[in-house]
Amino acid sequence: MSARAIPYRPHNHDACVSQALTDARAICQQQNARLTPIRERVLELIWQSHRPLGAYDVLSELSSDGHNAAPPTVYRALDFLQQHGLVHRIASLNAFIGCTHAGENHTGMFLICRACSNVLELTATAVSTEIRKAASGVGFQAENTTLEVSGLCPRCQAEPDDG
Amino acid sequence: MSARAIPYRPHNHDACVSQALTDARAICQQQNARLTPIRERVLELIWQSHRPLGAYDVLSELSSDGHNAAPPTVYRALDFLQQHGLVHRIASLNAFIGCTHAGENHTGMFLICRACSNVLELTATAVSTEIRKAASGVGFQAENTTLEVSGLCPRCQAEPDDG
DNA sequence: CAAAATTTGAAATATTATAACATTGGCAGG
DNA sequence: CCTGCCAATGTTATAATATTTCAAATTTTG
Repeated sequence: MSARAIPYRPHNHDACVSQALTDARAICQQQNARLTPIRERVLELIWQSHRPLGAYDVLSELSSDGHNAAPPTVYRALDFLQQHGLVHRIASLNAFIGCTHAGENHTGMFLICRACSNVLELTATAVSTEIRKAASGVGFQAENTTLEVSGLCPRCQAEPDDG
Repeated sequence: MSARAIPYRPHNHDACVSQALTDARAICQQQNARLTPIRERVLELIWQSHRPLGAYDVLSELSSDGHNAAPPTVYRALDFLQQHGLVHRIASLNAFIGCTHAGENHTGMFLICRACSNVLELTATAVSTEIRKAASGVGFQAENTTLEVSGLCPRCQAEPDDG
């Protein structure tokens, strides 16, 4: 299945980025949403790795671009991208990561490596089902789930000191 | 089972608080940890409702007490309480809530009502099992799980405008 | 083109959290 | 009983994250 665990394996990351941008353009067009230059640039920056990036990290990258942006610029772009399912916010880190299931209907489950910081996003149907079951068992109507698991990725289990 | 869904039902909340404090004293004694007056007071404040409380809310309550505290005082107390399993931090809200399973070995799942803000903590074995399974399926060694579900509690599903 | 709506700029400020160092208070060993 | 240590707390300052507000520019629509 999705068991390739891509972020943890060497890969041509440029391909990830350009794929993400291509997908984003298509999705925004479909949804009649405007992927403006700033928004696209922020998405690209978020995708520069499989590690979550803080809003202020994005901000300083924009500054390096020569773009003299203020925090609201970044937060607005991130809001837009979240709204359209292109990035996720990792609540336990106050940081953002590109969505690897953009366009698909999914509930993200994030595996965050505490050693190398890489994040793998999974869609785990069985997990969602059990969560929904547990919630409705007490009469709770679930709308939104935050599921973030920290631990050690396969790579870092093997070699505990480098990323 | 635990399907009483206490926070959502009228109950004698003073009993919750004094039970929590009693349990906390026992647990700290067992663990040779010092439940100092500040720590106990912070725990009591956190327990004043089943709604999560921000660190700065705790701070201003302490000020009302006449205790002229600074942020580190509160954060230190909260750290201590978390460490000993007496409170949980709700990452999606940057707020803290009393643990209703203190002393028990558990993985919290939090059901957060977006209307009345009450939080129910569940221990859902089936959920934990599936999470663990999904993680190990991609070779990830899970250590810590953040699971927060927002939605509508039973009470607020019935009467959507009051808490 | 003009009006309306969306997007971005800019300044200020709110909110959450930590760093660094000084002080206090209990307690163990001499 | 003192003394030196250690944990806890006090205190000041600051870091990191996020939002409010209003103005200007740009795009879309009629």
